[in-house]
Amino acid sequence: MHLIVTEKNIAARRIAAILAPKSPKKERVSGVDVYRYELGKGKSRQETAVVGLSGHIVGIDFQKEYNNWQKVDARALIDAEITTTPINRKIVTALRTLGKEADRVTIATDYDREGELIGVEALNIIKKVNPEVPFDRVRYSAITPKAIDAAFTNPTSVDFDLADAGHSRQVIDLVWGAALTRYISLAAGRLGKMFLSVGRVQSPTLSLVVDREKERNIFVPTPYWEIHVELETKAGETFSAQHSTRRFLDKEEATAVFKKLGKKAELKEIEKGTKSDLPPTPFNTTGFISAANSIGLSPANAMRIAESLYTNGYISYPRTDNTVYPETLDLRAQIEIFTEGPFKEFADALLEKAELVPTRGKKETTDHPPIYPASLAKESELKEEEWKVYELVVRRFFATFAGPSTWETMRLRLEINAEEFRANGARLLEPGWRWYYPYNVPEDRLFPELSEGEILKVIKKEMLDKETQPPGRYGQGRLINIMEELGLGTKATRHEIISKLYSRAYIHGNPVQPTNTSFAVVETLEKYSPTITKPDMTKLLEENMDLIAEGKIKEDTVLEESREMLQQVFSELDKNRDKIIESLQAGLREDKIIGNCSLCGNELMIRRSKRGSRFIGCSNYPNCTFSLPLPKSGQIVVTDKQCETHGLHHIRIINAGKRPWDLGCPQCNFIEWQKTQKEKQAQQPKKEKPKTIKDIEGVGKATAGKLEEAGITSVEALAEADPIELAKTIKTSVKKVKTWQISCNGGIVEDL
DNA sequence: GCAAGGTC
Repeated sequence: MHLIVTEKNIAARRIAAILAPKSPKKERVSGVDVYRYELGKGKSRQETAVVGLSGHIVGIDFQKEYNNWQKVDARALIDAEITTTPINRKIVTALRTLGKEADRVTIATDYDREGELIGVEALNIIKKVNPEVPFDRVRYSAITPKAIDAAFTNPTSVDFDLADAGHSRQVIDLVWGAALTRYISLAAGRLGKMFLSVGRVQSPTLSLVVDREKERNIFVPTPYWEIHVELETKAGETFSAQHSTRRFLDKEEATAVFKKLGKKAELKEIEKGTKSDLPPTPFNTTGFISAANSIGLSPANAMRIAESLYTNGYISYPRTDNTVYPETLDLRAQIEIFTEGPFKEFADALLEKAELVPTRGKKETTDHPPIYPASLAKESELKEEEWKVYELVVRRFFATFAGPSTWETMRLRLEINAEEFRANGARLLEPGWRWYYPYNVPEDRLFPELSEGEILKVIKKEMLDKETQPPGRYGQGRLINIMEELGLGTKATRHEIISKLYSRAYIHGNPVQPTNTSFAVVETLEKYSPTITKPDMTKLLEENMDLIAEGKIKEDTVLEESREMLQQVFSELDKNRDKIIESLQAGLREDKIIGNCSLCGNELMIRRSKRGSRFIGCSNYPNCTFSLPLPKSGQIVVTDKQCETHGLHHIRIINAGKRPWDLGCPQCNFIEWQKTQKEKQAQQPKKEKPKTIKDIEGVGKATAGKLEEAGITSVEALAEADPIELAKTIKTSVKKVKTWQISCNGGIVEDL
């Protein structure tokens, strides 16, 4: 049997359909889809089975003994043995079963570095059960009959050097990431769910966000002034113009000019011109994400939707770097799909063209074609956001074949008492591609009918006080674009890296804002392990991977060098351990400050009770016992937004895989909660106030005895006792005492 | 419980 292995199930299904003389039979081998067909007859009969993987089916990790963060020193991970283990048991089992049967294997994974490694991983599993089996490799850039037939008639050989290059990346990422994550987390005392992660891609990305925030913090705004006038023609039409000194840095100068302005403006010059903007290039993942982001979808959401459109056959594969349609793609046929349905008029218009010449982007790769619509969808069969994304992909695809959009521009030069004013206008002449792709269209700025030398009436003049703004925070789409420019991450991982920074509570909000913890982590790493915070680490890695792929250097040599570098980093870290602990913990402390206590004015902080539950407490404790509750689970992020009533910072709760919960001001939130509790109680029949201590729910004989020893003999005395002191004296929890006190009060929760 | 890269 001839076994063909692809990177994913969908590729297996489509390749089998192309190669099989009649439709292939779908079978299941240990729960995995396998497509079988036969070529030829009699003696020359050749059975074929095509199976799809699910990306990497094995992964690398340290051995179990290294799992204990407290017992195993971070540095020990650098030279620890690394093992390869299955991460997808079902597929590994299926490969073993099929591998035994095979008399020939063809690796048909994606045509890129990771694809080569994934293919070798599969090959290694097959060779364990069938060591002598011959194998080859096919490379294709699109799954079309033409491309697949061509690839399979000219198979090549597996590139083990390229796979080694990919493997070196895995090892370096694991060793650096795991060792530094463990070191920083231990130094900060953040273990368990709260660990502080470090990585080749995430740390430089986080550092971009932190650097931008630092620029904003040191930014000193400079005041400036603008002068605008509103003008009126004889016919009574109005438009506005601005002084040709756009920004006056000197207020006196601006005021002098402003005072000079009279009631008449002379139109000195009208300059007409045309400009055109070129149609956009085909969508790759980054281009798609940023377009989706500009219509209000987060990168993670846009990718999730694209993924589902792809699995349902509406759009092509959404993870691609390519911005050039491959020759094998029949573009005309793809447009003809839309000659019915809601995009009919657009498709018809394109098909009228004698020649379809698409735009080309800068990146041309072999892995997959750019994203294009694969089939016709009905609006009714998609969810609202899915339709939004689908329509975006369809319109973008159309736009890449359309002509430029042209504008008529008009620039006016005016004079008011010898002061020069200017006004710019533009009118869309020919919509071109913008008709197909009507997103983010600049508006027409039109002037009334005007002629040179015309005198206009100044009906309003104003001088505006303004100040220069700090550089803006990055939006998620912008961040993904910068990551691509810097070579950080891949098309499939960039949005995941950003999601990771959110779920680790390193960043919050949109545009993206770092927490104080991030400042502390980035500063520590920049000082003692600068390599990991810079895109250069990825660049160096890419260079080394190229050398490995070209056979100029061995993988082991690269790994050895990398480990040596990390040893040096750890020497620095160990030398400065005390300083690192101090600065990390100072940063972490700042993220715990909520504001000032309304009772005593000291700092309110996020604290932990002895039993581990979190609450907001006063730093003046035990002198001040003010406290507010916090949710049991989720990461707590203190945002920079403050409550107008209480002055406390708003709080956001982050749970992995869930939407963040904006709790708002913790004091307002608690007051609200009390209100609803009271309403609930009001609806319930009121409980009678207990008469003696023993009547209180949860107080037995033994407790009553202890309370008596502590001098509490009546219900009233218990209600008024200090819960913290009392809890200490009778050795119970504060929470218990407080519930008794609520019972003393007939079940009513006291106000703050 | 640690990374980043595949895929779903």
